[in-house]
Amino acid sequence: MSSQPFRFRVTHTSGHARRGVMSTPHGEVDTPAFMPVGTQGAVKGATHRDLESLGVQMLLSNTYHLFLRPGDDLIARQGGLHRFIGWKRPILTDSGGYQVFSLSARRTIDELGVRFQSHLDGSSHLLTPEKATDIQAQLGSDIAMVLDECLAYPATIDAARQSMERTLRWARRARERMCQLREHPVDGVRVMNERQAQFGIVQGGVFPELREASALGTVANGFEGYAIGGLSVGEATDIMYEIVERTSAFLPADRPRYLMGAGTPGDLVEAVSKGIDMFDCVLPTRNARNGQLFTSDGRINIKNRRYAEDARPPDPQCDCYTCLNYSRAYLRHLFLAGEINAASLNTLHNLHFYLDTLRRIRDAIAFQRFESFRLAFHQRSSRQASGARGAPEHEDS
RNA sequence: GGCGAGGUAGCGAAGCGGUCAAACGCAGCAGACUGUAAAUCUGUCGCCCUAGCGGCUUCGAAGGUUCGAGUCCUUCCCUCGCCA
Repeated sequence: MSSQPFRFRVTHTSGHARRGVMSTPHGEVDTPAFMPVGTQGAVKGATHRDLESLGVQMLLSNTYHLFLRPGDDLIARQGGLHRFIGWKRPILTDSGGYQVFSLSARRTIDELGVRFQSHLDGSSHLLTPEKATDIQAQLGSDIAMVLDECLAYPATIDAARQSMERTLRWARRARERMCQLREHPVDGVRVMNERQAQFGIVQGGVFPELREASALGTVANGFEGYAIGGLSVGEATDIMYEIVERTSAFLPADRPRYLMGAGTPGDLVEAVSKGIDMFDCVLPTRNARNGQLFTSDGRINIKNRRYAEDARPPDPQCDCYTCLNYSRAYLRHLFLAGEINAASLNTLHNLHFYLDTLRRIRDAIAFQRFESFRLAFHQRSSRQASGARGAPEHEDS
């Protein structure tokens, strides 16, 4: 570990879109970047070797899940998360804030923090802003997220305000804890990455005025980067885009902006146009395991009968390992037969598609052509939506 | 040849007189999935349509009993066990 400090610098802009480089203790990340989700220290269906060959520069992992199993103490004893899982490049850890949303039936929340009833064995665990910070210190990720409350949609403006304000108070506590950890040893906490950065998270539901207040309040803590949370939780796409735009505007230009949990390829393009630098999303990996492939001609469901004798690769324009070697017919067969290779080959392809989309985005920004890239991308999407996607067996273009 | 068990939708399997076109599982067909309790979940799954507590034809075959039969009776056909 070179113990390089965290740094971010924008190298190109094209409209509001930015291209840049984020330096972390475990290496550099070109932005806009996409981080595959490896909740439990593994990206489902892909080995680290796969990820490296795809050009993945940063992984996302999860505080709540690793805390419950195998435990952050164990991981610290194993030398930290990077060494434990055998991944040498940067890692960002989410705080457990998303589990406040996804496991809402199993938790209670108050000013102190979130009490979870473990989904593994039912045991009770209190996750506070300080605790989430400590756990991530022991994991030694390159970027730690503050504990926030990912609010469910829809929510009233009053509920959204209360939730947002609490998240703001939690952010201050998490920041104070982080400063404490950086300055001197704290009892029982092993800091596995001296240069760990910490990102704040903006909340506020779908209300622009709350988002603004949240952004300003979060920025006041002086985090190394800022995330927009609480989106793509069920709201309409255009609302999400509007909130991203109106939140991004209040985040400092010299810090990375991270849109948490998004999204579809189209969401990424749109968010980049509003100044977003980082993404993570389970769609490419989860949908791969469920038989849905992202291609330059739209999404295809590989289990559909229409692909039974389709000898073409999933995406004729793709040069990933899967597309270079296998047909839709074979991948369909593997999926229906329940072969585990179906999951990994599909995952490989989807991740390649995402990574490649981000590469093209970065190139377009570097060449000052992002806006035309974006228009072409959406034109293609609307063409798919109007039907081209329905009859792939006849399109030979 | 004797005794016994059984034949139900593509397959397996419930049902034992009345909302049974028939539970359930699998297979099939389609859909969803956005900081992962997800290799998960949902719908559909005899035929027809104006898609409805709609019409039609079903539960090995043929007769019969009954207001009413997948369910009871008779005969036949066929499977599978055990004994000759």
